[in-house]
Amino acid sequence: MLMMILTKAGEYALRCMIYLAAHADQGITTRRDVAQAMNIPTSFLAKIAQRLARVGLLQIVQGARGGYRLLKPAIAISMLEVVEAVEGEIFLNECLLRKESCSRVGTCKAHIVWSKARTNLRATLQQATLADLLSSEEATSGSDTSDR
Amino acid sequence: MLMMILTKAGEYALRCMIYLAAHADQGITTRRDVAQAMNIPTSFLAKIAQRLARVGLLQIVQGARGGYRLLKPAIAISMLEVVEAVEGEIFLNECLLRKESCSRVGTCKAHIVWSKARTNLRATLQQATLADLLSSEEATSGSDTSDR
DNA sequence: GATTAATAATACTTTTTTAGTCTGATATAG
DNA sequence: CTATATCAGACTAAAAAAGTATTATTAATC
Repeated sequence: MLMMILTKAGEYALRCMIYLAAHADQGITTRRDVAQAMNIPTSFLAKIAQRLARVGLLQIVQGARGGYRLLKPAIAISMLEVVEAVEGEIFLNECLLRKESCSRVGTCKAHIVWSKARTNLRATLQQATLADLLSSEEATSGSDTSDR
Repeated sequence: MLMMILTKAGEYALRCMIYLAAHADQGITTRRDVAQAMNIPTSFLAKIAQRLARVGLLQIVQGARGGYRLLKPAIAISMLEVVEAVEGEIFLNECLLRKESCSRVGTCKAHIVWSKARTNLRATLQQATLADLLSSEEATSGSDTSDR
């Protein structure tokens, strides 16, 4: 049994956004490029990119010469946005998500602890922007075929 | 897609421990009592209790008049202990669990953010003891058949 | 405007995890 | 020695995650 909060989809979403941020100057980046460089299954990336596009994190350009492009500067995009775009809003337990599921909301102090933990976690992820991640990622992102 | 870190098993483990803590003075509590009061499937509780026993959080008494009993005072048991006994150690993403799984440990700043988030989360859960939870749970735990 | 190169959208499949059940064994009080 | 408990592990079912495939659409270019 292994507790894990970030699924592959979330991990791939982050990798994709990091790559796009690192190559933002080059205009449109093809899905294939992103997938190859960041080691993401291409068709899976398609699905993930659609979610990212739906919340306005990136623009999808169709047709020949199409691909992906960020819609905001890297400094204006938080890890939280990226992760939640793909995974849905983060909850640590069910009580907080569906209050009806637990008859003890109000009386039970565990709720308070979970709520606090959740708030902290989301705040930490919100504070980290793509630009922050990039500062040490650049070396990797430039000539990054040796990555796999 | 729903991000959730606490599984049913973890939720049940917490409920069980809270109930035992609230009834610690009564000596041994049967599995059936815990299950009924806290709305946990009895056979599932058996498995969960075994995990809790394995890490020394509770004592299982076999035979007629058997049941469960806490091994430590409620103030000495943290939510983190209980949850991790059942779910395994909390990790937020795979990179931190299996370093080999990610070629970018070291270069990638995302690791630092996840690591920090994880530390904070575990600290929050560690600080909360069963005794803390109990202070507002007592009202419920006393005559708690109306709970379901 | 036909061809080619790209993604869209959705349905499908496979794998893994979670949740729960069942069964034969074991232990103990009375 | 019988009734009442849990043990330990095998088993099953359901849900979620991960990935694939297929048909449709879009746009650049020749």
